[in-house]
Amino acid sequence: MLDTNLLRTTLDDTAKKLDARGFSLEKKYFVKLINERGLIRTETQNLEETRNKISRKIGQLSMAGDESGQEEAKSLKSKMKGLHKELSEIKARLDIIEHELQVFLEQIPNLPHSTVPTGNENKEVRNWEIKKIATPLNFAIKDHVSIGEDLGLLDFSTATKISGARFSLMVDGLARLHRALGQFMLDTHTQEHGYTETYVPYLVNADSLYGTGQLPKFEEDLFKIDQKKNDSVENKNEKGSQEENFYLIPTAEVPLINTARNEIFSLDSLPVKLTALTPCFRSEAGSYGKDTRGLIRQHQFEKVELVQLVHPEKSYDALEQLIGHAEKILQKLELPYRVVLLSSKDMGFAAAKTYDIEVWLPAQNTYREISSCSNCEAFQARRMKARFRNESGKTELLHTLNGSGLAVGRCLVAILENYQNSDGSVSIPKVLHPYMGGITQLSAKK
RNA sequence: GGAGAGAUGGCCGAGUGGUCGAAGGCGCUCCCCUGCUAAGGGAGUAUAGGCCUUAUAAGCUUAUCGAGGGUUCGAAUCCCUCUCUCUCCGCCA
Repeated sequence: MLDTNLLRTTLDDTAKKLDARGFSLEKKYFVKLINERGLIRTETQNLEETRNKISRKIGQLSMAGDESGQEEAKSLKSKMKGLHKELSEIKARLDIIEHELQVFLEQIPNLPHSTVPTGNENKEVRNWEIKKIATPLNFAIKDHVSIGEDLGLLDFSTATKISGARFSLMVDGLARLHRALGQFMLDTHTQEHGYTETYVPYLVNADSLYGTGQLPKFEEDLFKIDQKKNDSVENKNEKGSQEENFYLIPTAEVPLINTARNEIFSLDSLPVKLTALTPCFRSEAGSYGKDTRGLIRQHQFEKVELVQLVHPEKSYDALEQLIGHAEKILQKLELPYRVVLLSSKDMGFAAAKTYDIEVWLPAQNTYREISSCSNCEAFQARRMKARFRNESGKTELLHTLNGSGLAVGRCLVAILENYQNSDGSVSIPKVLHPYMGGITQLSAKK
């Protein structure tokens, strides 16, 4: 959510920035709402003030207990009737307008940072291709699906039987490699990059998703669990049956960032750096036909998430560090990648600036996204009232950052394809050997 | 799932219809006193808004005592619904 003060004072400029994101701001509507709210709010508060004063007077009079006082109290009470009517009417109007303003504000995306390229041309900022250049694959390259299936370690048809499309089943060495990857990433981030390992809920409430910006705009991307309470009673008590909704997390960013919701951090507790390895669930509505083959786009996948809650002045330094932490994983795995600065049209809703890391997939002869690291500035913090006490003791909104470090499933794809051998086997990257219990190569399952 | 008890400021805890945003204590901050292994005294110490102001401070003011609704001239206090926490029983990884 954007700062209403900023919107008000720099409306044209803000609208222009939003334009770069492909979002057109209804300026007139906003001005109308904000002015109307101001007037009605002042009026409401004046009425409330009058009400409170009269009430206090009545209290004093009835405490005093003398007769003329009682008379006066009576007349004051009758006077209150009209005031009440007026107040309830104006409060109803205020509720409506505040709701309209809220709805208006919560669908506006974040403003792009000044360094973000305008338009839809992403910009490569660096690449790391040592292995790609040093050891080219001089044989018929297979994609990860063929590699996995030929080895008997990857089984989509059984996964389809169990669940449906966009699910996968891995067995034996591949399942272990998958587990090893997650452990390796977590260990690296906790031991070398200073993140605190966190175990989080995979089901979250609507407030949390609102805080990070998935709701209300992107509900169709989420898996929702409707839980009817008192279902068995079957409307015996109508008031008692109430819905409680959970959503499956689309990323650990949601629970991790929401640890800060409605909190005020002390200055010396910053930065907060959290990491978690979790499954992520995405409905992938509207992505029919895209990436239908393989592990690239699944309803369920594992991801190690990195989150930082930082002082606003340090958030862009933190972003550079964060992307470095994610890159480190690929470097250790010796997987070729490049870093791309997303353009204004390509960024996510809550982000002010985003770097994607794209890993080299030889079978597709292209780079594919494996990590996305964003600085959301105060956009999420404002939605969820995540604050800290600044140098002068005042509360101020935090800046929030998140990034994948990395998507485990896609990383597995990259290893299968980049580490494949001409005989169909797959070598295990050296850093993972300690996690593989002596296995250094994936071969056909007996 | 059954039975009961609760939810108040950073923490503990008082407050059952009026001047209560809220006693007292702890903690914390600042000041003073004292000057050795400590203690004492004073002041301050929720959040988000609005008005005023060039702006800050001050001042005035609105909302918030788990959440929402209701009763009332007036609600932390009474009523209803929900959420959460705790205790006991049952069940369970």
